[in-house]
Amino acid sequence: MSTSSATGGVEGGIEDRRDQIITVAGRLLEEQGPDGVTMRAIAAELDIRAPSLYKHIADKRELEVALIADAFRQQAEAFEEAAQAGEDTIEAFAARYRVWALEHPHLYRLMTDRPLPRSELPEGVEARAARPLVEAFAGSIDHARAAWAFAHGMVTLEIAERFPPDADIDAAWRVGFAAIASSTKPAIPNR
Amino acid sequence: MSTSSATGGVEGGIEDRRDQIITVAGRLLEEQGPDGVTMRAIAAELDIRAPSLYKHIADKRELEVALIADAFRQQAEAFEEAAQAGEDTIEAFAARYRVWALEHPHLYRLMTDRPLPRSELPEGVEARAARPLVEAFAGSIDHARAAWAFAHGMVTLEIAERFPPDADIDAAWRVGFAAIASSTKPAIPNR
DNA sequence: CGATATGGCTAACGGCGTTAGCCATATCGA
DNA sequence: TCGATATGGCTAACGCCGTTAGCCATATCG
Repeated sequence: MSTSSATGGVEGGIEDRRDQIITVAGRLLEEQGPDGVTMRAIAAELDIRAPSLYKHIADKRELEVALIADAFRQQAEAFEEAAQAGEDTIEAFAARYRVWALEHPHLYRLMTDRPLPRSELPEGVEARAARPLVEAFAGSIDHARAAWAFAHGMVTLEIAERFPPDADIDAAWRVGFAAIASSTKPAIPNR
Repeated sequence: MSTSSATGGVEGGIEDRRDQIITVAGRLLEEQGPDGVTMRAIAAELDIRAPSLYKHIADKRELEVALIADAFRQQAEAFEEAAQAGEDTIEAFAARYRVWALEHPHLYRLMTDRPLPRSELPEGVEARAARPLVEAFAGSIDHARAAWAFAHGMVTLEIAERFPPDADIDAAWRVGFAAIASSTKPAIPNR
């Protein structure tokens, strides 16, 4: 059952349709936001009727889980790409995090809004996306979590347009990340 | 048909209908989450039918705006209460922020999830709730925003149960806030 | 006393996710 | 080759949702 990952191709036809459905759902999410992702809209895009979707997926939630798994993969790739490009500093990580989230705001919210359906996610997917951050703060998991929370807070507030229009968001990023990053270097006693 | 039974089920003085509706909506939100706040449920609570609600409010959005305004007031009161109790440190502010958010998770999300309907909010309501933080970081608005983002990130991740079950959330709060708070204290004359 | 405003009501619309049940086609075992 | 079965479509419909239209009893007021 555990919904093998998309490219598995182990069994036949169903997997194809299922992948199409997930792909379309993802596209609708990015283009129109969560309200655009309706079973009827997905079906229309595939030239079938909504009830037929249920021959391939159990319910809408399963669709969301698949999108979340995909989002983790995308995010991880973005980070790994950065690492390969030699950008392995905490600041580079922060920049990638922000850029990815702002490029996929609906997907980002989908994957952070609610409790993670960990048992239904392909294993390792969460850890893989988190690894760069954890490594960057190798010394302290608490600092890693603080940094994550800061980045997440900045990103969600920016996505939700909660900063005043004249706010210098770049400056807040710089100041916040510098504070958290520098406080974890034990070599530097203090400032 | 209709009834002279004036005692519906809600009490609390001589509110007009509009206030009753908002009160009930707020209670449903806190007790059952956003999915529990339906026009039919609100109406049922007041022993009327859903369409009658529209004699008092324009639409559901207006209801949400009212709840958001209320949430800001509550939050501001919580902070001011802390100040009067002599807790005016940044750390005390952080603690109050966290406690209030965790006590009203649905309300917190309602007020931070989406763009603020600033033009429809009573004036000053946002500034009042933000004042303690701004004052605590009097020197730097950027630090204030960074601190807010950190607190917001911590709180939303905690509400969404996104930290692993064994995570030491208190510790993350401590290191994060200490880092941001301390980076602004040692008079860094700048910006 | 009559006009008007207020605040209920029922019926209904179009949307949602989802289920039930039907049917054509493809596949496969005997 | 034939029949059973699985697959993946379909329509109809259910019970929700927010919302509108239109009716009507009561209260208020000139």
